Amino acid sequence: MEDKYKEIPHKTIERLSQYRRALQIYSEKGKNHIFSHEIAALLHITAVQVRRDLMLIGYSGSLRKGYDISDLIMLIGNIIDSPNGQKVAVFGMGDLGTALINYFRGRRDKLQITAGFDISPEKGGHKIAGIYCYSVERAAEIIGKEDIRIGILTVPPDQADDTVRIMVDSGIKGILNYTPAPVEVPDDVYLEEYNMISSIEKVAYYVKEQK
Amino acid sequence: MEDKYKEIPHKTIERLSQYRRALQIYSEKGKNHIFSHEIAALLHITAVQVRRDLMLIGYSGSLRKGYDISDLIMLIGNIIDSPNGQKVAVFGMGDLGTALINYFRGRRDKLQITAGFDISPEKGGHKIAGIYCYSVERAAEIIGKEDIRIGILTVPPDQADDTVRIMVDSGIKGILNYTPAPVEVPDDVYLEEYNMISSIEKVAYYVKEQK
DNA sequence: TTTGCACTGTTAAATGAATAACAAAATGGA
DNA sequence: TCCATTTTGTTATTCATTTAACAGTGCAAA
Ligand SMILES: NC(=O)c1ccc[n+]([C@@H]2O[C@H](COP(=O)([O-])OP(=O)(O)OC[C@H]3O[C@@H](n4cnc5c(N)ncnc54)[C@H](O)[C@@H]3O)[C@@H](O)[C@H]2O)c1
Ligand SMILES: NC(=O)c1ccc[n+]([C@@H]2O[C@H](COP(=O)([O-])OP(=O)(O)OC[C@H]3O[C@@H](n4cnc5c(N)ncnc54)[C@H](O)[C@@H]3O)[C@@H](O)[C@H]2O)c1
Repeated sequence: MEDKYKEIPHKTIERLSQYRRALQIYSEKGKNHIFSHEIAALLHITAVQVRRDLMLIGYSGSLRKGYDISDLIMLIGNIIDSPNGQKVAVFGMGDLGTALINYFRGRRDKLQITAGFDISPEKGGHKIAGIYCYSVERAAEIIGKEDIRIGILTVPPDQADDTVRIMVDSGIKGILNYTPAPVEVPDDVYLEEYNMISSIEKVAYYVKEQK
Repeated sequence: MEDKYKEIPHKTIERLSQYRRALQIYSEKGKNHIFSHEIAALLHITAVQVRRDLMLIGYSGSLRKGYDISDLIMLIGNIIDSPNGQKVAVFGMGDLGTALINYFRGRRDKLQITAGFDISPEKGGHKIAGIYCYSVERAAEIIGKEDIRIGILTVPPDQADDTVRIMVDSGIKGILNYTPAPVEVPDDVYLEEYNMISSIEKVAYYVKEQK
């Protein structure tokens, strides 16, 4: 059963998350069912791709009505969520960290930002955007106590290396790095990096080429 | 010449942008040359991948010293930048929009955020984070006048559709959508979407699977 | 009832991307 | 001088992902 899910391609995992998001928005319009080509249109991919992905997770739609939206949302949840939820910590409670916390709030129930860490004394000890902000010195303590495994890195670039070390030593097993600095992690820590400059440079490149 | 570049794979374009960023950080340490395996280590990929990418853009390194960093930065610039630069507008000057502008400032010279648009009256008419903020009604006028082709979308999700329409009608040819709402664009507009929830769900999934 | 239609689910083929393999070149030391 | 070492540039191969093809199915309309 678990082994079956191991075979799900990385790209499919990414899309499943996107399907769910799109389905949630769609279901708020009062719809109960959706066809593969409708999902495809929302995400700008092909209907075949959608059906193939859903095949991989073993979900069958109704032939005439398409897919049951709430069933599908639930099934995607079974695959990508942890049954008991996972906790997330933010390192660096500046502009971006705060924006992310606000954005995140209320969107996912199995994934919760439960702690923030910052080096600045005036941020420590009280809540920012509803999240308690601790001094980084207490990282190991809090992360251990709360069993946090996932960390978001939004410190200044020159602090990235040191902060990652603290995160890893504290028990973090997955890091989402928003810093432009390349960082190092041990093999057993999953690292995902995002850089806005690369995204916009890609847009710029294809705009340029298109002319 | 231009046709040659057409063949560069999407993934390579993405990596070129990342190479440049890493190289810039690296060169600040006083280094002039770098080996493929050093670049690879920074980005957590293989040295072969790096060499293959550089082969595609026709850059040759020195056999014993590796690649000349400033030459390589320049060559990557020749490929992904526009010679005369490109201007970028931000739609939605809220928390995220402001954070992005601050982050962007001074990082790229061929790519400049030159205008912001917002619906809120108290934001219009003055500068936010150093960028002049206009009312959205003036989008077509300003974008036409300044010849802006690239737009970043950071309005609230329920405003995404309408705002994209305004952007497209104003002449925007490439959109980076930070909104969780799926949006529609004509064929001749390049659309790149980013959603932080998907990124973190991916991290969460692989953290879960790893245990 | 039967035919046509619009879907799904699945296998097969094609495309795209990453990796492996290796020849060629430069350097330093034996 | 020549050999061992190191690294590049490139072709060949493998692997991953997407797309195509198509059979099967339920429904609606004739
Ligand atoms: N990926 C993107 O698209 C993107 C966009 C904007 C910013 N960024 C990056 O995100 C990071 C944060 O950006 P920001 O605009 O929020 O900056 P910011 O200066 O507003 O916030 C940084 C925060 O980190 C705290 N901090 C500093 N050193 C620390 C340490 N050692 N440990 C813990 N906390 C520490 C500071 O007190 C501050 O609160 C920067 O690295 C920036 O380059 C990335
Ligand atoms: N992709 C991500 O990782 C990520 C992270 C955080 C937020 N977000 C999304 O980015 C968007 C902005 O987030 P935020 O935290 O900055 O929100 P925010 O409320 O701080 O900012 C929104 C801004 O848009 C302006 N606005 C509203 N309607 C507008 C319209 N029709 N035209 C122009 N401007 C308009 C508002 O006046 C406000 O200034 C939201 O959609 C949010 O969900 C995405």
